[in-house]
Amino acid sequence: MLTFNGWECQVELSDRKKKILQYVVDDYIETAVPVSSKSLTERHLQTISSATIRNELSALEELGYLTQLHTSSGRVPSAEAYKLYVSELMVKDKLSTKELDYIKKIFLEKADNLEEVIKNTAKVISELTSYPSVGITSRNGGEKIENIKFFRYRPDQALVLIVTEYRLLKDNYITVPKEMTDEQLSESEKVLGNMFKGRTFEEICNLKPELEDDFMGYKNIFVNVIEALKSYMRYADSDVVTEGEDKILEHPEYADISKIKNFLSVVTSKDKVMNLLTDDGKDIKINVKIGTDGYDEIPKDCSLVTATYTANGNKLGTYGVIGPIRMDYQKVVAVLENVGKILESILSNK
Amino acid sequence: MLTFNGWECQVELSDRKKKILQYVVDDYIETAVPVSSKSLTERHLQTISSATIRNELSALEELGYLTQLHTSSGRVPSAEAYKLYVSELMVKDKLSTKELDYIKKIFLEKADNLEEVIKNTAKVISELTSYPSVGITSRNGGEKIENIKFFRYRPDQALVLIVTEYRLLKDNYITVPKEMTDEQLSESEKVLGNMFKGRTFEEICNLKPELEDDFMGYKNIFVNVIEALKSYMRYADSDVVTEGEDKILEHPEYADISKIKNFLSVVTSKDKVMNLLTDDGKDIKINVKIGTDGYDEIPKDCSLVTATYTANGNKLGTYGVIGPIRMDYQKVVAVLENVGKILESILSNK
DNA sequence: ATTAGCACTTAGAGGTTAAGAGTGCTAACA
DNA sequence: TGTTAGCACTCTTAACCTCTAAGTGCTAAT
Repeated sequence: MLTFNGWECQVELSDRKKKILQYVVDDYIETAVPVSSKSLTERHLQTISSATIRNELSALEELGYLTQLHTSSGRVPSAEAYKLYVSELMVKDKLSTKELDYIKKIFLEKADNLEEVIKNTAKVISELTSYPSVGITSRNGGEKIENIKFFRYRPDQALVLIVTEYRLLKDNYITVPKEMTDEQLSESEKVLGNMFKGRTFEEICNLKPELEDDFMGYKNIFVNVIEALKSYMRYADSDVVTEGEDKILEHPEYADISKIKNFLSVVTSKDKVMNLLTDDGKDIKINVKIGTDGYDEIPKDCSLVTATYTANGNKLGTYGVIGPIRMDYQKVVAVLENVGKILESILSNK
Repeated sequence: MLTFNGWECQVELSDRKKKILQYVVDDYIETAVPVSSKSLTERHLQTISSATIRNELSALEELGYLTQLHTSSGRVPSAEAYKLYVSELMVKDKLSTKELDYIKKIFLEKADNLEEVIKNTAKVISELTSYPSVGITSRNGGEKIENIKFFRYRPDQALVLIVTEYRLLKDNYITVPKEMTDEQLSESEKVLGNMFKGRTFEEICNLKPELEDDFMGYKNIFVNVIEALKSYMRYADSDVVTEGEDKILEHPEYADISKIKNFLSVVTSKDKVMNLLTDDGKDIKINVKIGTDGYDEIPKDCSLVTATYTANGNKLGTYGVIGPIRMDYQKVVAVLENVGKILESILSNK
């Protein structure tokens, strides 16, 4: 279910060490203050002494799960510790009925058109987690086309409307020869409609004009439409959504302007957000990436939790939350899972 | 040409005072450091002594144009000073040919559809000024409708496409009775098309169904379309664009997290941005609002410079730059004016 | 294996000082 | 009367010191 960049970190820790590590991460996520042996005994482990815990902490540090800012400070979890926490230690959170009702309300209110749904998704995620959220709708080739329509709004320009199994696309344009009559255009619409119906984007983009013999003289229109579709598949810029960028400032690790700058420069750049969300693996449901390991776009000391939503095997989109490594993973994973369920049910019914 | 919230501030300042005030604002905008009498003599006024300038500065402070942070600091311009600066003192800036070419290039590259133009406008403004930019496209009632089309993409849902003299609107939806045939729908399209053609949004929204007798039985569709149009006129949320939010961090006055927070909470809220940009006066070309006087949405110590672009008397949109009071007004005004010229020429040709 | 006790380390808060920048004022000057 | 040199005064800022509180590591006893 949960994977980290492909590889699972194998661990051999005593149950007590795991428990202690869990408490350290829990507490650190909650308080943002390095966790001391004393606070652990007081809050969670009254039966053992702080000295014992100190030994364990020391061992966990040796193993690379904890670090100290200086010799006399408490311990802070390392990136490794967070990974282990999310995959094994963390107790799964449940959303309150209030929160669930909120999600349902928002989605049922405005499920009319896809733009609204996309925006709402990002908004809901950001609201509930109190982290900035990012999202893209996928333009994957597996979606089947149901219908296609041209709307000529200027003598030489037409809007291409495409209905697929999940959505209505209305941002593609083609040039139309000025001398073409409206009748000819609507005939070409029919010809291409028949050709495209039931086929996926991928299949259509790979059609060889020379192999098809039923163009009825509308080959130039066909070529233009294919061009439009190809460029639609290439650029997904317009489908990038970000919400709640300002929420990052509420977290104490962003007390430093240069960090905020760094962070915002990623989140406000559609290109970078897109890169972040598109290189996801295939069938991964929830995915946790931590800034330290090789993701250029994620600022160091940042963490990205994403969920990919599918309907009938087609990737519909990827949404996620980006924030400090010290992130409330319990909440974030719970929100993403629940939003995912509702989103998938809405989109599958279309 | 330049107005401040309606009223001009009348001033009686000696030429020398004006010159000195101009230098103070110039220098403060450039350096962000309180301006001292010594630096003024050295940089601009070698012929008079610093003591003389001190007297003048003292007088300007008395008049409310300058303030001191503490007894032994240099002077900082007041909001009044900035207003005077923009309206009278400031030397108008010219953009370099490089910058002008950049603007032209961006707009000519992708002038296909309005969404692109809107985004590009905000982007160009933000890039060239290095402040965050905000923009809305106006939904004013004076625009004439040229054509209307329905596209039924689900049995009970249709997309309403509207061509106006300036743009193509494609974000309105109506419900269609399931039992209505496609032929009936396209007939209703023709009927309504004839009714709407040449009329403005305003006129159409005020049409009384009972006064028209040529509905040919499509009154329910008519009512739905009117509803869609009205709600389109009401909510302009989706047309709000912001770009370069992160640029605010480059300015030293935003060294304080709480200020950034305050600022971002405005700029990331579409509602607030819309409010900011819609209460503009009627025929104002370039407009400067300074946070201190009664604009709730503008954070104190912020300044908003906007330009409203029109074509044939119709307000097409308002774009602007939001930043610290200590803003490079010369650059900002120059950029807004130039972008405006190009934008208006593009949109008028449509 | 656990734990009490203690020495050791470090960050951070508070206080003091000295330097530097800038003003306001006064008295002299053109 | 407007300008200017000179000087006392004010205020900020950085540097330095000191002290405290928090937390650890280690040792020796249980």
